Amino acid sequence: MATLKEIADQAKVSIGTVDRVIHRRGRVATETSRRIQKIIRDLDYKPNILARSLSSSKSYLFGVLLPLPEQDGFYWELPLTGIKKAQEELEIYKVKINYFYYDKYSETSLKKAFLSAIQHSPQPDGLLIAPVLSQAMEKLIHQIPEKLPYIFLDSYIPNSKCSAYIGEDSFQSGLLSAKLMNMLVKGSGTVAVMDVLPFDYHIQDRIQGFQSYFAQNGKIILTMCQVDARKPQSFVEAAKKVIQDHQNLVGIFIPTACSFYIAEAMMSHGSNHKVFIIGYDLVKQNVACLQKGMIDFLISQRSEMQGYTSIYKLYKKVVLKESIESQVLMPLDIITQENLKYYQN
Amino acid sequence: MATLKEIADQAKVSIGTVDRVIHRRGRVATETSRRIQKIIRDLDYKPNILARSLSSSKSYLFGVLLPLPEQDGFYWELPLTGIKKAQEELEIYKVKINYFYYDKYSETSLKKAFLSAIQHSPQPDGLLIAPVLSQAMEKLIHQIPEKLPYIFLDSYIPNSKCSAYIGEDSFQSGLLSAKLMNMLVKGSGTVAVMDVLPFDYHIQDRIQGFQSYFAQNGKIILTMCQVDARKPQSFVEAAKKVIQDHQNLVGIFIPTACSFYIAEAMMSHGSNHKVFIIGYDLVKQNVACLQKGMIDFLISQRSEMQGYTSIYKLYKKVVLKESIESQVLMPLDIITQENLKYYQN
DNA sequence: ATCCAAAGCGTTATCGCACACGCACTCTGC
DNA sequence: GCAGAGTGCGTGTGCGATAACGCTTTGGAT
Repeated sequence: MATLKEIADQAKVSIGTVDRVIHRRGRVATETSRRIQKIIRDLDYKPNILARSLSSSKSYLFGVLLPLPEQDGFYWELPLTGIKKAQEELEIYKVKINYFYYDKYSETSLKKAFLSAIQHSPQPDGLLIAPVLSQAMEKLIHQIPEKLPYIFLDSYIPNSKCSAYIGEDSFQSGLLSAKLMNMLVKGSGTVAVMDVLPFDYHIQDRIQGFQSYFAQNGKIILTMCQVDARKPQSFVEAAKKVIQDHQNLVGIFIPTACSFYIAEAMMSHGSNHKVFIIGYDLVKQNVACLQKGMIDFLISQRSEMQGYTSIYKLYKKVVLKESIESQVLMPLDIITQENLKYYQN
Repeated sequence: MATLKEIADQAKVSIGTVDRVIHRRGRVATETSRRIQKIIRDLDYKPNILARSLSSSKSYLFGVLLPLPEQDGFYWELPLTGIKKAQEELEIYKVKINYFYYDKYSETSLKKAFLSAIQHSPQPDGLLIAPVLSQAMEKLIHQIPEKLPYIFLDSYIPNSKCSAYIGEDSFQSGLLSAKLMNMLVKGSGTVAVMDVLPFDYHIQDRIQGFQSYFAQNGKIILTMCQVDARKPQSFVEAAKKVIQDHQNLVGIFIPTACSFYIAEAMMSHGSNHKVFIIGYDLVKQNVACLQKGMIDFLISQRSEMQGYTSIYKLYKKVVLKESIESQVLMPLDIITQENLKYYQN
């Protein structure tokens, strides 16, 4: 590992000069600069991060814009846990994080949180955004200063200038769910698909993935139901209705973390034969339902790791100034009673 | 974050004295020592790792004892990848790694590698061992010096003084496979279980897990076959035989990374109806079979992450001198065509 | 001829920690 | 009473990088 001093010695200049070349702080003759740059390349110099952050007085600030943690059945606690873990680890590198939460059912709330985030003083050096209210977010996104990098978590806005998207491939996760459902119900019968309102691109992609699997394969009949994530009662009613309307109901697919509402409704108003349920995300209530056999499969998108990874990517881009992949797709974990415990915490 | 200097100031001593207290290097009056220790606790002092490893000239050496990477269908390349990734990240902390590979079918080879590892000069500060040849390893393990911590990877030796085991819950993974198999074959027919030789506790646990599931549930008939991991031909013969002997063969369970041998044999000498195959681990050939639909499920034990985690745990114990959990069980990932790509690399 | 700004470069304090060294003082044994 | 060992403590240097600061040397304006 070459050090600044070695480079300086070899180029017969002082450390200060080498440092100025590296940081493009000017005040170095073009010729000298070129000579030093060559040596840097030749020796494959990599700055020592330890020494750098020990020495540097610079600290970094990231803004995190998330829905209220308790929304979506406390789903947002999961990425938040990952974010906080990364924050702890990066504390010694002088990375700080400000949190801004919004009500995902209120455009006003989003707007307010968004503005607080970008107008915060001191200015943040990077943003992490979960653009759940995608349409509302779309209108705001251009207000982000040119030089302020931002990363999308969980879902994203097409055609934005984000530095990266960390999340799942929603369509594919729907497809995966469909395959599992097909296995569970042994290839025939009616399967209900819960279209969870309010509208969300993310959810729609999952549903489309699910549908597209059955478009090719088979004898399964799909029926769509609408439920409202804000009204637990709507899940109960939907469950009741779909059982009444379809005697040969064999499965239900719920493409959000609200799966447990349906599972619980099925317990109390359930049909007399087994109806398989596939849901999403390892929120507490879903986990409980899975353990009791009320849910058969949960698809998990490594929510914690999404948060953790996002912060690390920001760190990599902003602090280390390295380039990052424009997209990181998390594995789609298939969770059952048998492997659940290894995914918790 | 308190620093040495702050503690020194508050205790009205010099940094050197505080340092001697922290490192128990003596030459400090009991009274002074107590006073300083109290302040350390009060201020919740945590040494700055950056400064520490920048300053310290001490370097650390870990020994890694693994089967030859190409064995078990190149399985051992997977944890090795994770180990090397951790190695890169820890290089700045002056962590070095020596590798010792052994032929998992030769006790002599293991012995030789083992001795090279523990007698290496300079002495290693920690060992990472994959004790695949468990019985042979059991005889050697007591030769590890009292003060040399070691961690088991992949499998372990019961009643040893290892600092930790990083791997999977083998029994549970068998159970999980059985559940999936049961789903695939729709609850009836004959399922073949490949007992892969030579003997290995790990594999036996998976088989027992698999069997125990069907002991309670159902109409599935299990039949055992023996194959020899060293002889690909034995897989072909076993496949042929099991098809002949069982007209209603519906599934095959192979509890090792050699799954692809069976899958390939089934392609060429296969039955005329679908036989579902569940195998283990994301080695190249298995991945290829999964993609082609020749294998239906692969169970993956996060092999890369096992390697990565192991080295980090050693680092945590040896370098940071923190305590570590005695057991880290990796998630049992269920891999299908639909989610495969998110698990690769 | 004088002055001054800017260019080009070197020097140095600092970050927090580790550790060798050295000074002053106490205790022990002969 | 004095050498030598041991105790209790402070000082100083180095790890590698950062960045403020200051010192020369130019060249152009006055």
